[in-house]
Amino acid sequence: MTAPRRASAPDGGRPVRADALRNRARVLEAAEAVFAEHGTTASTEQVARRAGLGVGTVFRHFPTKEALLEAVFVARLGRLAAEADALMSAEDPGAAFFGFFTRVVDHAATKNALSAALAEAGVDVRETTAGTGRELRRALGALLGRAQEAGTVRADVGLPEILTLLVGASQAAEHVGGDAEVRARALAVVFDGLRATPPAAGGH
Amino acid sequence: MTAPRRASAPDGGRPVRADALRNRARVLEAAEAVFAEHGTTASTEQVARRAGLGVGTVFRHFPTKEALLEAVFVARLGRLAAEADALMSAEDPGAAFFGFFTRVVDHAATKNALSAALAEAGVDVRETTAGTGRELRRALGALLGRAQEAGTVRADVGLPEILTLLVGASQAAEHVGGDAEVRARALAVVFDGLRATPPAAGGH
Amino acid sequence: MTAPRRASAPDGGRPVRADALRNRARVLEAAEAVFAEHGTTASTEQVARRAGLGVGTVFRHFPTKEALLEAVFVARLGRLAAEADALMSAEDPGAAFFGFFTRVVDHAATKNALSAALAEAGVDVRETTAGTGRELRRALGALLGRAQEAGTVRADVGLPEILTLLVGASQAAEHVGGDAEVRARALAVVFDGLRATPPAAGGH
Amino acid sequence: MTAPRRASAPDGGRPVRADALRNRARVLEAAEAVFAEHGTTASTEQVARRAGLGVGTVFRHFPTKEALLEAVFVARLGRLAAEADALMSAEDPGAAFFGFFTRVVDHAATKNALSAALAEAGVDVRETTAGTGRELRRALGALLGRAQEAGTVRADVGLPEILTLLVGASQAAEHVGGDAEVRARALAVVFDGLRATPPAAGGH
DNA sequence: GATGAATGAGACTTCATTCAT
DNA sequence: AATGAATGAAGTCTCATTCAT
Repeated sequence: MTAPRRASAPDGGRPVRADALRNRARVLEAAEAVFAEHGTTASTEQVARRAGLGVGTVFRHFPTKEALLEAVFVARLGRLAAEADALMSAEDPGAAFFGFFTRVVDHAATKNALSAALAEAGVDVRETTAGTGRELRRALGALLGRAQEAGTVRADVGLPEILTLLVGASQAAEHVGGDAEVRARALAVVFDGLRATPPAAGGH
Repeated sequence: MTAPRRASAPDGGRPVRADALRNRARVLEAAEAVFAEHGTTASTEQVARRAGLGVGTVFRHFPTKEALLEAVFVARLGRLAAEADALMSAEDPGAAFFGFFTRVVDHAATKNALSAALAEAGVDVRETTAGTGRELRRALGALLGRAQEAGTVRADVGLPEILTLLVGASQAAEHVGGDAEVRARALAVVFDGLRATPPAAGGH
Repeated sequence: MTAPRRASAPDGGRPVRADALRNRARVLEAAEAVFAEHGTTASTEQVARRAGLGVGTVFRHFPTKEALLEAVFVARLGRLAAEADALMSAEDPGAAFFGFFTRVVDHAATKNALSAALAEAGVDVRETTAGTGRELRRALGALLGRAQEAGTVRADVGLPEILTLLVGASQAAEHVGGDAEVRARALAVVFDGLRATPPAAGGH
Repeated sequence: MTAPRRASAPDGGRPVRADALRNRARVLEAAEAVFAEHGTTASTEQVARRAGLGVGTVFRHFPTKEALLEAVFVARLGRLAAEADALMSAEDPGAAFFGFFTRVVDHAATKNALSAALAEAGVDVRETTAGTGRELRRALGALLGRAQEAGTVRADVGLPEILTLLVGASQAAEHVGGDAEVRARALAVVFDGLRATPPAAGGH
């Protein structure tokens, strides 16, 4: 998604130099890595160094540090939305939903500032982020809907609650880090809370 | 708690000037407020201004910005531990446990950076924080134990999971902010997951 | 004037592409406009954009920003010299002289940085500017000479003083801007000072 | 005039450290010198170096480069106003007026960016400069008035024209620089234009 | 002990200039 | 020839920390 911005109309001509595109991607990748490792206060120079480029190049592609951060967020959100979309064709809706949830959280555990991105998705601070955030919410909503229809997830929770839980779980994973098993068990608790209680098995 | 460090034992001779103590407290208070409002990147000057003191004074009491942040965290953790302790004498152990959990999260929604403090408590990054972190874990553990004994909280979760959930819930509250009702419902999901399922009532 | 530098003599073989010439002119025009609007600190990119060309092209024609500025100055000076030349054939020498003076000043009030160009002309800082500066001085000198011969301008002022007055008037116009009437009255004072006092008409 | 800003009310207490005041003055002085020599685009670092202080100090006293420039302007304007005031008690009003004019221009010739300051005074761009600009205009107006009453300066010119002429003359002096004699003669022309023509000596 | 001025490293950003396409 | 992406020096400004008063 988010077609890499083309300097001029796709028809007009000049199809945006290939190396420029490559560098933009390199910057984004480096930024993700650096911000993940050192937090979002890491300097733009650090990002440039990691990308093997000059600072000027970074600023050419992202005119502001904020813009760079935003781009990192948007990229992540986009990837998540894509993953969610992919899972829509899975057999078991419940497994798909919980699997997505788990993947996100596990990912967050690798300290990737993912949670920050997610948090933004929930709040939609920036105009630019808005689109991708909406995208993710739509995809996640679909996943949730299917899992609820299938009777795996309780029907009385909405997308907002799910997003909140996802953000919380991700941030906990990112900040507490440490023990994968603890993380798994904590997540299991949340999942138990989300599961639809069987119709009380109507007694005989 | 958090015994105000005394510059020198009362025997030494220097009786620790009262105003110095008062200033230390003022700085701490100001720091909490400022960091809550503007994040931990707020400048030390800002803290000093809020405290009505000079920067020099702030640095006399906390030789480093990091030290100041740590002190803020420690203070928070101490207060939480105290609250937990107070709840130990409550009638209903389950209500006490869930009540504490709720209070913490609600607080986090308001007072920025609480979650960071909590996260540190879970991980025990700093030597200094360790003590107070332990304190909080002990108190929370006791609360949990009572609630489990009373059959309100499922027996198969341990303190680490609870801490993880608490951190996650707090950070979600802090970052998603916004809607209090959504927050409440998300928390309810977590609580449902934590509750001990009644012994299946009934099978014949 | 300002013979568009030809990359190589027409004999050499390379016939100097017409579009290159056109581009050079476009750059110059854009530079004048941009520097007039935003001062000489405007970026070369801005000039390129205004010219509808790439920065590279700008630098191909003017290897340095300084060279570009110089070219702009030279162009202005050249135009002024041409105007002065044209006025040589005017009927009334005095009106021609004062008219030229007025035109220059009025122009300066609008078109920023003219005064800078004039100042340079007076001082002949750059080698390159020298030629055109000389040109202007010659033309202005001729105008002055005629006006003095005609008895309109006092005989005891030389070209240097006139240039100084012209520069001053232009810069004042450019920097004080504002009120056209004030400008006119101030200029009138200068003109009064320049006028030859009638031979005291007098008594014998 | 312009009492050196006191950090707190003059009564309150702490009378503003003496060295701070000294440093502020040093910065101002250095700024004047540096901007005069290298133009207003000279870097703040250069100013700091000249003042023998750290950049931080410069920025502490003048939070912005613009503020620094403004302060330099204001200082100059203030000095000029003071000079004009001093000349009010001179015997010969005409000599006082023309003397002031000459002094200003001669001063400007030492490339001091004075003309820029003057130009601002005429236009009153900034709020802060406004006060001092007004001051200067008042003082100059008084000088002019006296010279007109004394019959030395023609009655039909107003303060605005005088200011314009002063700015122009200063800028010409600053930019054309060079020959002091030329400058003097050019100024003489302006003065001739300003002088009241004797009542035409009605002689019959 | 308290104060706040001084310091200078470092952050973000711009821009003249070079160079691969 | 033209283009515009890349470069990095340099500029403005902030801020943790030190130190004279």
